[in-house]
Amino acid sequence: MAHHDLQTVSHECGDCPIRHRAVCARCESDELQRLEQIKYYRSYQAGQTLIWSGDRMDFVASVVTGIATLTQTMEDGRRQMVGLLLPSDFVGRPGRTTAAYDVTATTDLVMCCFRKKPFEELMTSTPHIAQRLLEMTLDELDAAREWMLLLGRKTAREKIASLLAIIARRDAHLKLKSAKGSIVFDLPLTREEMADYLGLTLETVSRQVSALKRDGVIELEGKRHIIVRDFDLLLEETGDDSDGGYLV
Amino acid sequence: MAHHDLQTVSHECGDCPIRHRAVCARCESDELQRLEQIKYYRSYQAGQTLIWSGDRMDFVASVVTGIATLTQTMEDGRRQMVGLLLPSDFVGRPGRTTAAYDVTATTDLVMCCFRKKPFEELMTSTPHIAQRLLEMTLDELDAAREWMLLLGRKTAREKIASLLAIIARRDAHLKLKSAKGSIVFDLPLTREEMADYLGLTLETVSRQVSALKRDGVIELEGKRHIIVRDFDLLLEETGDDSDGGYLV
DNA sequence: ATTTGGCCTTGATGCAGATCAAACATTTCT
DNA sequence: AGAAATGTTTGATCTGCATCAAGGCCAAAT
Repeated sequence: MAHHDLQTVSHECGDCPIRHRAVCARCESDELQRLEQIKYYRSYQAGQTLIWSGDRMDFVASVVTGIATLTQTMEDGRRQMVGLLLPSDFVGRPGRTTAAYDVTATTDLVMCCFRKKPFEELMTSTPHIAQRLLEMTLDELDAAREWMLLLGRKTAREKIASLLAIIARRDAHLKLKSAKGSIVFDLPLTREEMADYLGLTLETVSRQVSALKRDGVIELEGKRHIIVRDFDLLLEETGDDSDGGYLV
Repeated sequence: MAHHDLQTVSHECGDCPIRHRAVCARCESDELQRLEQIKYYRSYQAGQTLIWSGDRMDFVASVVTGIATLTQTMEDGRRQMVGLLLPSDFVGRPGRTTAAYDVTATTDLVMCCFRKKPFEELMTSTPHIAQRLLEMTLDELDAAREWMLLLGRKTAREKIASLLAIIARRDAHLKLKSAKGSIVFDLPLTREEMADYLGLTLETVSRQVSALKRDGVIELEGKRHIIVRDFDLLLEETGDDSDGGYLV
């Protein structure tokens, strides 16, 4: 199943789809040139695990296209997903040699990689990279803390609604639509992956998705295609503050 | 109950107890001088909430002494603690105007504050501050993700054991002892605060603490004073990998 | 010295979600 | 076309933790 052939692709930073959101977002053209010299692309197939927790990590990378996950696994097999990586998200930690989590491709995936050593050197000399990385890390920390509330205090139904709302919002963002009224999107995760993200079992996920469908909050077409007629209705099910409080 | 009198203290950075761990850790003496010019101290009483979620935040700060917590609250009152702030930890987010969480002092607390505007300016001009902040934020992100595993997948007993192990370890670190063999420490949190941190009810916390005591994993003296005769025994109860895998 | 209030423990009961089990749907392989 | 693999749904039952309720401990207030 796990083919180990990695395609290598080549691109210009200029027409890179994540140019304005990734670690390189703030770079001036000279900084970008130096990054361009050390970057290389890698492709992975859906289902492939790119990095195992504990592995030596000699590169850092940005997700260009596709979706990856960060998961932690306990000795007895209990699993918790601790991050969902979308295009422009950053993988790896400058200053650390060992991976702390498994990184798995849930869809076909293209990554823009940098060998760690040169990247770290670049980071100390070009402040715009470090600046952007700090910003992105702070955002991730906020997201992780929001997820802590979900894991610790939300009901199964609220958890599902929250996940759907997040995916819907990101999808709308990618399509440059606003997350209002009627939204249609595909779930990039299996029921089991959803369960691992939400701290539930796959059976409970399945039941709660069915319940939301039965109650008219969502519609299903096949297993993965979701139709949300009224986004506000979905938001009411998340348990979050209704006053649309969006920070940023 | 909530007295609103804030004492203002004055110190030299040179003999500051968190000099080598806080955001200023990497600063050269000239950078430190500039920080010293804009800093001011504030004291808070145990139980006081320093910042309410949604408040305008016009300063950032380091915890100098004492312990504070970050908590999120849902409309119906469900609460989840999303961070425990110990001496040297940083509060606030450069580049954001509004607080995302309630910040509460659980013990008497002294903070070293910087008005946000000057601090942000200092950050762009002195790379060592931004560097250190990135490092600290990455550490916090790791901690948050470890907590996600705890919240999503651990049993009540494992949660309690994990919390005790973390507090024991930090306490040993502060006292410059190694976290091995026999350890003695005081819980800085009430049962309710522990519950808010662990995603449990206070009754379950109480029961599981009693159970660990009954099973000889810990001993209690009063409600808050904990004696761990065999730290490894406690670690076995946390559900974590036994191979003492410590990153960093 | 008694009362008050904060904090903690313990018991009885209930329920949300886990676990166990079976069958169905869809895609891929032969 | 049939078989096998993968992902999903649904049902029956179990259980860990929540909830509800009562009482204990101790320091501070009266």
